[in-house]
This record gives sequence, structure tokens and C-alpha cells, in this order.
Amino acid sequence: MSDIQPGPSRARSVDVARLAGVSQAAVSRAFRPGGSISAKTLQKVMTAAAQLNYVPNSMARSLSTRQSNTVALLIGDLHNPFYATALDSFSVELQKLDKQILLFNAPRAGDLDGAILRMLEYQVDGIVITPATVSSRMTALCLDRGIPVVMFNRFIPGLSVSSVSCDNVAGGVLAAQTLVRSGGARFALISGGADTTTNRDRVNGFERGLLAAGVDIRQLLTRPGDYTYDGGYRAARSLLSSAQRPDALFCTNDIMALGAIDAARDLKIAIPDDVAVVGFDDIPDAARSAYRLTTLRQPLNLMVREALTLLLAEEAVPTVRVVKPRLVARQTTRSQEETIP
Amino acid sequence: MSDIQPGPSRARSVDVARLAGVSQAAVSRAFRPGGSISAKTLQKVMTAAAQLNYVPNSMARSLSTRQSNTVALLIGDLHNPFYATALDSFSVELQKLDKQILLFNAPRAGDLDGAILRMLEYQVDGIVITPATVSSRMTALCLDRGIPVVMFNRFIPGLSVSSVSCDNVAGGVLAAQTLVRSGGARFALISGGADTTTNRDRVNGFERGLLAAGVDIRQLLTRPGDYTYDGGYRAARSLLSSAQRPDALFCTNDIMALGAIDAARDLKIAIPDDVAVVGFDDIPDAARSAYRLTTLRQPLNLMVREALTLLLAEEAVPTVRVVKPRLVARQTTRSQEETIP
DNA sequence: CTGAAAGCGCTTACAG
DNA sequence: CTGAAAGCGCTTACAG
Repeated sequence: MSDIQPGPSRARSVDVARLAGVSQAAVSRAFRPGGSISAKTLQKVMTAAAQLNYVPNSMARSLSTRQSNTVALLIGDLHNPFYATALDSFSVELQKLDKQILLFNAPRAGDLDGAILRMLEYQVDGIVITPATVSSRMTALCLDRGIPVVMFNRFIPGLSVSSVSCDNVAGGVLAAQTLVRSGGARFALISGGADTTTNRDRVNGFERGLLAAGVDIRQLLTRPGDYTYDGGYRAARSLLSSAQRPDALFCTNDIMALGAIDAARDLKIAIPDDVAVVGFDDIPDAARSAYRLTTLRQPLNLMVREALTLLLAEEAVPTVRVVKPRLVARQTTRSQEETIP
Repeated sequence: MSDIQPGPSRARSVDVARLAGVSQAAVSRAFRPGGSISAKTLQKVMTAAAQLNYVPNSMARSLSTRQSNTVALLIGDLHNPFYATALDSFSVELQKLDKQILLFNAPRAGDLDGAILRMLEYQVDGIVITPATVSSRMTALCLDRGIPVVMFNRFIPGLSVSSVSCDNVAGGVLAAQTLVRSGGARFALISGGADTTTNRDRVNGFERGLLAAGVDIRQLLTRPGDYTYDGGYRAARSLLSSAQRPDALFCTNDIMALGAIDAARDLKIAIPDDVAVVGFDDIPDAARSAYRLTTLRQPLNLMVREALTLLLAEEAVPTVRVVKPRLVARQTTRSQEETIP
């Protein structure tokens, strides 16, 4: 290695010790909160440290303590405001806890296991996985090493990892009830990631809700929307151009619902009069006057806090936490009263 | 430290060496690409490693090599899709380069220096700073240690750090020209972060452009919009409700422009007929049919790649890179032809 | 409270 | 190609 690389003035604790006239251990103690050290020594150390621009090396500390004080965050599609907001919330909360964040972007295709391996190399204290499916081999690896893993907004049946998610079935039922009350007669559905539990549960709930209202769900039109704006737009465009145009549409997340509303806008189809729309998540955009989307709110901040509580709990027993979604009625559905006359 | 903590099976290279019947150094070589090792030994090591679920400890590696292979990302408001998209782009590119990402969220108030200090503790190989102003003392600290810093979408005059930004003055001029051509007569401006160079330059350019078109800029109405949706909404609401309602509005970023458009929508003011709007950034939302915003596109991916090139350049000479914004004309302004008749 | 010393788990000249 | 050994920069019993 070239000697120029590490940079000119990178003082180590020994350098500080020498300058301060104390032992290296004293310097170490000075920088550990609660280290037993006299005020006078502390003073000497701090002066010397300031003079040398000393910053403790946390790699060395981690090696000694076997704790990296780092949490890995595996996030998905940041183009979806739900996850961008979640990331914001996670990073704010973790910073409060003085944890460093190692960020991993779930690759579009495949190799999640590689990311998990790198997390293990970096000796993270915990792992939050947001939108992705992880092999049971990898979670076993983590658990084996005593590294807690929590899935956020996903639940993987049969995997013994903690998870925090919303009662997606209940949300689906609520969506159905809301569209029925809004006066819907011909129902349609735009679905998201086919292999996700969130999507499956929301769809199941929706069908269950329709059934309970006496709707013949064999008539239910379904299009995949890929959990993206463009997917939602295209799916809605197709649905709304068809001969048997639906008048009630459930999108299994908000970003697809925004696409659907814009498709209706482009087709000059009135919302909610010609077609009512319900989404899921309550992302910030849903409230804007361009959309005013009726949706099922996921209590994001609560979910983030729950996730971190599970993650950093002393005894990491895999726990499944489910929170309730809440209906936020806006202008893309008619309220019951409006429907009656 | 309780012995339970570090987790049951966390094998070290010595363990692998013992099982494989080779030296610890051989294990190390097996896991370094290009390590001089025979195929046979490699084979033995890998078998033993797999058996023990061995994962190298990168803390120890970093301590030895004095390289963490980690880049710190200091990001700002993830509620602004511009930064969410930028983060996505950075994380994808850095992952390609096999760099780990240490994520820091710029606190709403103040203490950025603390974040920088923590980055230094973690021995990061480089720092990307997105939306924030950093003290020159801190950048000096970084430079001193030979840690390259690059400012993204910010330029701090007088600070000897690299930066990548858009020609914001030129963008402001273009915004003015576009609004003039669209038939504007009474101009207004919604400004962003008061202490940011991006805002200042865009405003300067805008005024310069108006001046060049013979507009009396003493008449220019200005409102602060804080670079947020809500700020833009409120500012526009105030401007559009006033007696001397402007008919041409420049918002110094897109997210404020979306707020402005929604304010006009709520006030039943037609765009672009009653008021034309130009934004800055070209975030994904700008193209949606709910908005169809005319804006100045920042070439985000190019900027991200430039930033990483500067960051990881062998010899880190502070370099200022400026890219050109490009006008994307959509429906919130009238084209020149439409204006003539 | 303080210092000398062992140890965290790797990498890498050095000698063979 | 391979192993023994020093070293990366801390933390933390241990003894005083």
C-alpha cells in the first residue's frame, strides 16, 4: 500500500497519549462515556486530542467490542413515496438511537443473498428488510449468528423472523365496503407485486368484502399494475377503455392509484361519478388536490417504531406485529350519504 | 460483555484454518481476490468455510488495510422526489462499484458537524453531501485526512471541495424566457431555501432573463416556498389570491411547483391560460397528467455519475463540475406559436 | 483513577 | 505457493 493513501494527519490514540503525557488506555477511557477517568486527565487528553484533530477509529473499536453499532437497511423502490418516507423515518429514528445505517438497495433482479452476506461481513447489529423476499437459508444464517432480522411491510409465512405489517386483509375488506357504499356495481382490481404477501392479502380481503356484500366476484376484473405508477396507469387505461367499464376500482397501493386517476383524467372519465377509486398506504401525494384519493392509511411512523423496537429488543424472539389500517375517505369515492339520494 | 451476545456460531479464519488443515494466512488469501494460493488449498479452505458458515469480518479487514470500502451519503429531504431519486441512483451506482453505503440524514436543525465526525470515525473512503451546508472547519478536517468530499447539487463558494451542480443561473434565464414567450406580463417567483446557492442562482438567472426581455423586475412578486410542496402551495395561494394576480410564475423547484398548481386548481384558476408555471428539476411527478409541468430538467443520472467519478478519482483535486439544464416544455406554459395569434 | 498487556480478526511483508 | 509473525487501533480485565 502506498503510504500517501491514508491521508496526512490521522492521529491515533497513542499519539494523543504521548502529547498529553498519559497512557493510551487513558485516551481510550476519555472517549468512552462513563470511562473511569479523573477530570484532570480527561482535560489533558481532550486538549491534546483537539490539537491533533483526533477522531477515534470505530473499526478498531468494533473489533474490540464485537459490536458495530450499525443497522442494515435493505430498501426497495424509492420511486414509491411509501418507501422513501419509510426510509426517512427509519433513518431519523436510528440516528436518534445513535446507530449507524448501512444502506442496501434491493436489486431489481435477484441477488439479495449477496447483500445479506455483505451485511454479515460488516457485523451489523440488526437488519431491516423492506420490500424483498429473502431466502430462508440467509435468514437462518443471520439467526444463527444472533443477528435480529425484521421484515417491514412484509410477512413471510414459515420464516422465523420478526415482522411488522398492516392487517392487509382487513384493509382489503374495508376497500370493498367503501366501494360498495360508494355505489359501485362493476368492480375491478389493479394488483401489485404478484409474489408479495401484502398484495395477496389485500386482494383476498377485497374479494372477501365483496362476497359479504353479495357481489358476484367471478365478474371481478383484474389487471396487474406492478406496484408502480406506470403499471397502474396502463392497467387503468386498459380497464377504463374496455366495453364493460368498471365503476369501482381498488388499487392495492397508492402509487398505482395515482396512475389510475391520471389515466381516467386522460380518458375524461369522471371520478368518482363514472368510476370510484380506492388505494392503499396513504402516501403524501394521495392527499394533494390533484388526487384527493380515498385510501387505507398504514400508520407508517408507528410501524417504523415497532420495527425498531423488535429489532433492538434484548431477547430477539421472532415476533409478528400487525397494525390496523384506517380508512381515509377523500374525493375519489362518494360517501354513504351522497349515495342514498 | 456477556458471552451470549456475539451469537453462537461466528467462525473466524483460524477456525476455518484448523478445520481445513492450513494456516490462518491461507484462509485470508483464499478470500482475497488475487491472493496467491493453489487451487487445491483454495478448495480445502472453501469447503471448511462453507461447513462453518464462515463470513470474513470486514471490521478486522478494514483495520488492517486502513480502508473501509465505504462511502458516506448525507442526504436531505426524502419527501422531495428529487432527492429520493438521487439516493436511489447513488445507491445503485455505488453497489455496482462494490462500495458500502453509510447513510446519514441531514437533521432538520443544525448539527451536521456531528454527522461528519461520525463519518470520520467510520473511516469512510469518501463523502457525498447532498442538500446541506457544511462548515469549512469540517471540510478541512476531511481534506486533512485525505478523504474526498463532493457536494451534490450545491456549490459552496470559497470551500475547496468538489461539487457537481447544474448551471442554475442559465436555468433561471431559461425559465424567464419561457414565461415571457408564453405571454407573461405580471411575473412572480416562489423561492426555496434562502441560504442555498441553488436558489440564489436560479433567482438571479430569472431576474437577469426578465431584465433582458425588458421586464421591470421591481414589479416582481416574490414569496418563500421553502422548497416543499406545502410551502409552494401556500405561497401560490397567497400570490394567486392577491389583487395584482400574476400571470407567470417561476418556482425554483418542482415540488413547490406541484403545490402551486394544486393551489391554482383549488382556486379554479386555469393553467396556463390564467397563469403559466415553470418549475426546476423535472422530478418524475412533473410529467404526470395531473401536472404536466414545464420545467428545467437536471440531468440527474449524469450528475450522480460525475459525482462518483470525482469522489473516487485517484488524485482528489477539488473540482467543480457544472452541467446544463434543459427545458422540458409541457402544458403549464404556452408554446411560442400558440402565443402569437 | 491509572498503566501495562492481552486480545479483537484480519492482512501482508518476509523468508522459505 | 505457504506459514510464522508483526501490526492495524482500539477496549478491557487485571493489578496497583
